[in-house]
Amino acid sequence: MNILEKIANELDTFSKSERKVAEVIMSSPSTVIHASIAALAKQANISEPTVNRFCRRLDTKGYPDFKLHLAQSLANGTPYVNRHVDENDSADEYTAKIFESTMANLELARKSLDTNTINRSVDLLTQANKISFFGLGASAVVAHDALNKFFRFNVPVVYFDDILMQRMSAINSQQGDVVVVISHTGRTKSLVEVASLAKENDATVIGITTQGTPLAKECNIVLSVDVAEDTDLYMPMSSRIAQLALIDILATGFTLRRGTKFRDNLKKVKDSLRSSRFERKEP
Amino acid sequence: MNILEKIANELDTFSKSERKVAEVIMSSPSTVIHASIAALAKQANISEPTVNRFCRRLDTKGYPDFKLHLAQSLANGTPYVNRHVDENDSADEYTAKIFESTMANLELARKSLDTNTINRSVDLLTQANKISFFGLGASAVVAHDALNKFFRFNVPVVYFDDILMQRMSAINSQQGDVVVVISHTGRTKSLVEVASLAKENDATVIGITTQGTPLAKECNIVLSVDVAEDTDLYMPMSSRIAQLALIDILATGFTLRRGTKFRDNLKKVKDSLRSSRFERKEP
DNA sequence: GAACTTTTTGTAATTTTACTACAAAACAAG
DNA sequence: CTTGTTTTGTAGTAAAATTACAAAAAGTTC
Repeated sequence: MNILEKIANELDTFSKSERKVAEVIMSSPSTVIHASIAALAKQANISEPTVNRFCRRLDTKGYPDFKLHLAQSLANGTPYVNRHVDENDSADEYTAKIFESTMANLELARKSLDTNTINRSVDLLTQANKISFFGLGASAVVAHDALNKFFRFNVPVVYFDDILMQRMSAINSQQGDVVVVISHTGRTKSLVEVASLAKENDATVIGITTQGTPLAKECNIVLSVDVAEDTDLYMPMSSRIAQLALIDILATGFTLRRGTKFRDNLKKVKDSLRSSRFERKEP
Repeated sequence: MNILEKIANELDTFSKSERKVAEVIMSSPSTVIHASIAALAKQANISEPTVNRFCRRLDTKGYPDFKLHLAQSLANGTPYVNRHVDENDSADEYTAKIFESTMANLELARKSLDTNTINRSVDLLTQANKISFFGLGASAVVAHDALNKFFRFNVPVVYFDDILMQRMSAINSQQGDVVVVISHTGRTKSLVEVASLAKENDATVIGITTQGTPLAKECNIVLSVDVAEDTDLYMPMSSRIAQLALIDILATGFTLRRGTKFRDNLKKVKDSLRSSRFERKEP
């Protein structure tokens, strides 16, 4: 656990002198990691043993050990954060920011994903007679990608990004079918209707959406992927990439569940593409 | 810079005894950060001053300072690495691995992207009379996504994932048009032909592909995104996500280049979607 | 508010740790 | 084998951290 956060948390359990130490540390932690116990004591206007006691209170072995923890906290203190692109950013800058934000959001998504739900979803998908992926707009891209993945498994799978086709398909669904409905906002009316139709017709509905939305209410299982609000550029960016990662996970779970011999299918599909490609010159 | 990498790099410039120290450190760095100089010297079967000299050679002030650096390296020293999914992985495990790999590859992609090329591409895109995105298979998804983004800019943009349409579109292209051809392998015959056709008809061809491939040779500009080879599951995974990040970057560059007033367009598009959505209850 | 207890803090001594200066060993070249 | 150079270690020194104890401050109780 990050020791700087810990100091901030336990600030009110400290005594007067200890708080002085805490303040000096928090005001410039990067200086402290290079300072001796004497230097820090002097800066905080307290005695050396007080610093030592302070360190022990934070479950470290002593001052050197404390410095080690502090150094580590500083090192991973600025991981990936959502950084908004600015009006005057250079190509260098906005490129860096977009990567940073994407990774920050993947980090977030990973934390928010519930593996039990994933497991159940994989269960359902492997047992499905037919799998459908529905999405609109940016989520259509995700559904499209899902089709690409699942199609390789040699299972009946369809994808529609057209409201009418989605409705028709939903109406024709039946027990044993799995319908995956993708929508980050979970508020797209026609998709919510599609989910509801599919459910009425006894299909199992898996929603890749945000918890607590109208769409989520219509689903049998909700795979929720948390990401930070999309930026002010009015475009879905990170949500989409997190959803794609989720598709990768479901597809991977699917292949693992189906066992080794099944994986030959994948190889076949891949090999079938060979003739459409220019050979790579092996060195 | 990561000090563990530094040690590995400079391994051959070390003397015999220094190498012993290096080996002990590399074999269990997490132990070393808690060890005294005496303990480390004993473990490596050399004297204390040798350890000290070793630290100085690595541009640290001495042993304690070295430990600090080491601690920091360890904190963010195991960043994201490509981890292959294993036969017997649990949902927890393969989920973690897929996120890790995705992030590792984004990290890689970020490093390999050349911002000058991005800048030039954005230039061309902003000046284009018409923009086309072509891809097949997994890359079709990326092209599809690009359409979604650029369509919002109110510029003539098309996307095809059908060979015939791609060919026809390429043949009909002319000077001032920009054709973006997407293929990770850069070896898909029909796509290479499409690129070549577009070029013959004086369109500017931007390739989102790997450097040195047949497709790359047909392009005016190559935006190359390095990612590790896709896993043994025979599915394109990371390459696709890196390409999507690139699309985000191009789209962002585009809006920035077009200036503030243009951004109203985006808002309009977003607002136009409102009526198709369930209202969010504001608290 | 005095007398006592408990907690907090500091002083001084001690121990541990890291570093320096110098000398011995190992190595290389002639 | 000798000379010069580099590498390594020994022993002493300096610095840093910790301990033990005592003084001071803060709380309690009557």
